[in-house]
Amino acid sequence: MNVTPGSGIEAKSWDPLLEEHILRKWHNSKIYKFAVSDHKEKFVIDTPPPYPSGRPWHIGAATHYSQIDMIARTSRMNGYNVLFPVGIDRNGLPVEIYTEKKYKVSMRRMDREKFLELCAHALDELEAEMIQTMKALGMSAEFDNYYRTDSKEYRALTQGTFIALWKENLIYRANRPNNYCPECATTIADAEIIYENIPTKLNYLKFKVTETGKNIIVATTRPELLHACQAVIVNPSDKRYVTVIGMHAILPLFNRQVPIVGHNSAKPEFGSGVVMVCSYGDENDVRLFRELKLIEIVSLDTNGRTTPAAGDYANLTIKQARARVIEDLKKTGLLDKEENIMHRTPICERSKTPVEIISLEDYYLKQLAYVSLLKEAAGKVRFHPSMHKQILLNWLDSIAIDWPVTRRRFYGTEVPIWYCNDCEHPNLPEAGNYYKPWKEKPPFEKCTVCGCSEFTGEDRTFDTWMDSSITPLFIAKYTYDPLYYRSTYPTTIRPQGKDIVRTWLYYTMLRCFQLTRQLPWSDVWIMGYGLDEQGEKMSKSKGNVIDPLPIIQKYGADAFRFWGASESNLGYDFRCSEQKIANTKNFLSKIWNLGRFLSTFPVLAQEPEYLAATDKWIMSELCKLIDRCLEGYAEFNFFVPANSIREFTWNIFAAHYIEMVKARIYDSTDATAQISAVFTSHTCFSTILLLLAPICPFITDELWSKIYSPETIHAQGMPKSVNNYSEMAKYTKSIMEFNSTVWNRKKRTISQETGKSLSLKDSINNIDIPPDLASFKQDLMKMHNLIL
RNA sequence: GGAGGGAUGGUCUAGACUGGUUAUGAUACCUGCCUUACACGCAGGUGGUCAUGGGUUCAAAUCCCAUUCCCUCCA
Repeated sequence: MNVTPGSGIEAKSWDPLLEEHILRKWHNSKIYKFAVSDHKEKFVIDTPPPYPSGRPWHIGAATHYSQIDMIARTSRMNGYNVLFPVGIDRNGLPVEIYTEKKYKVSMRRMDREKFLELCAHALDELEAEMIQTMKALGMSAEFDNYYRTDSKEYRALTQGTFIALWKENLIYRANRPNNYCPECATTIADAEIIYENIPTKLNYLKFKVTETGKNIIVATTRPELLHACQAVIVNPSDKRYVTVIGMHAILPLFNRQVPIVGHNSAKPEFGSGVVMVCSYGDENDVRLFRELKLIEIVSLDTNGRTTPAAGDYANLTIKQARARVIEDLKKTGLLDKEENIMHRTPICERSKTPVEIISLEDYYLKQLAYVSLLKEAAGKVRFHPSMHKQILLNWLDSIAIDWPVTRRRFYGTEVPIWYCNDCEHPNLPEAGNYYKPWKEKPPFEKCTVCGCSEFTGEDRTFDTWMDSSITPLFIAKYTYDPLYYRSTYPTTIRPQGKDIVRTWLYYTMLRCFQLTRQLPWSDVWIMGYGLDEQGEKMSKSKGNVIDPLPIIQKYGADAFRFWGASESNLGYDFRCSEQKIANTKNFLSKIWNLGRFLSTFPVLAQEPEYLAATDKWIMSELCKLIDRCLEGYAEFNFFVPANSIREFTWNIFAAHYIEMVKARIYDSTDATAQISAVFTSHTCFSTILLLLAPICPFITDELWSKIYSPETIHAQGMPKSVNNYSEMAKYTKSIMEFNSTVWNRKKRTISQETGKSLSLKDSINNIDIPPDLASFKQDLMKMHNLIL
């Protein structure tokens, strides 16, 4: 057998520009195609469809998606038939706001159809950049038929699931307080509210306590809501008022009696320490009404005027009502005093009008009845890491109301209802098609209740979680392809960020459970946030957002992916620093140059009969590496293999092993010893490539194809650990210490010829090889050029 | 107000569940070196009261209690 070194790889370092070429190769050979008919066990990833809300895309998100790809690649190498879909979430409020800013338009002051077109256009642009980034990352997903949550098919499924739940009586109509801008005449989301400090008057009102006949003083900035007061609260620890808790107070002007309740949201130091609870002055009122089970009094109408409940003060604007109430309180001596204060006021982002909280009618999906069932089901789901299951359990415990699913927004899935013009009965179409009731005629002729044939279409849309909560159903072709559905649902794993456990994870469990009576996946994989270098969350307002695409283009996807894997421990937050990504390139160069060195030696088909002691030793260390990596991969914790591989490759394999066998591997005069070194080096290196393949798919495939096989590395299986030489691992410490000792001695020895430290290739004498390393003597002597 | 996570050399980080020699690795810094893969490298070195206080123990970065500070989410 001829193992004479030949010519190998020439390039002296890994060139990230090769990635583009490799991507094309993968694309053309379709190595990631999912075949539903394949007999192999299926592994279905419920990929999160990212939301294109503006640029740049978040570097933490890019890291997240690169790791989801590692899940896919790991599973393929573990022998699964992997379905790795990719979608884009395109419904909801952020794109509406983005579109209004970008095109300088107002959603409610223009044609709905035209506005929707603008939104779709904005989304197309943002989406293209997102897809480009995901492809550049090397994601092995199904880009050829990626889905969109605003497509006809997806929205038809969203509507279909709503219709199904409606038929099961899981949907009902109810009133619920909501943020409302009287100027814009619409509900607005929390995200559209800004807070400003506005000067206002704090009014001190006299309430008479029924039981004692004495007055208590209530401090309020909203005297115009007096008619909607249903309770008065004081802090239970406030000594001034402990005696009145449980008694009753009489509203001034209205002479209605309300209870006095102890509640720790009353701050003793603010105003008089006594607070009136009205429907609704602020968010705290909403909470108190719910918590104390108070009966709501509708105080304002949708025009921002007082309702008939205000009695003498009905049908006034907020300003007018406030002035009249104060005036009358002064007249009757029931106003104790007024104080000028600055008040943190929620105002509408667009009209700058103070936001009111008004009860509006919405559709609700029943969820309270499912909490205990879901808790039980959640116990069977494997969480990676297990600690994050707690976020879900805490959330399940705190669910207090059913889920309001309707929104007065435009860019979303339409609520598929037509109301009878005669009896107002809501009529729903059959599931299966995509309906737009705000602009289309209903697909039926007559009202099911009164037979009338005139209808008005519903103009609201769904909360976007109604769409995104059915991704496992959509990717499994639920109600559309029963065969495909049966072999892909329940899916295998839900990867997602820990920030949306309470929303996406929970809503998906709820909806899929309601529809299919089973949970949509067996595993949940939760990733932490990508923070900036100081450990702060990135946000556009802070200006610390890092755009991933230029970084990927500059350093390559493999460097980016390896950095992400080695930096983010499973489930924990991680910091993003360009410097660290840049440094990762050095490791890839290390790998490349090991490959360059080994590519000059032939790959042997069979394990030789004789292995030298040094070779047995590194094989035992290699097996330990395989074990550690497989443990990490079993949990999809890429932090473990990434750091283990770097540690082994750089600090053991390259630094010690390769140096020890270098003389032997070039020495053809002892073929047996040479073959042992060639075989072992290649075994180690090919194993390193395989173990690293899910994390760095580009460089490993390139080296694999140049050295080992024309068949892609991504079609190979994970290496198995067969530790025949486990007893050799005990020498590791001793070997490393001995090498270090020699290096140190050479460093400290000054050459008489040059007057400098000895070079590492210079010979040195008077160093004894420790007795326990006797079997490594030959290699150690040649490595250090020892003269005994 | 509630919940979760964290605090380890200048910076980042492993180790903590299962207590046990000299606390891991990266990076930065200093010194020397082109050595038949790699200067994107090699060798050597400086640098840590493991947040604070107390407890358990022969022994605590690790277990228990309290405190401080930071981050995130919910209300």
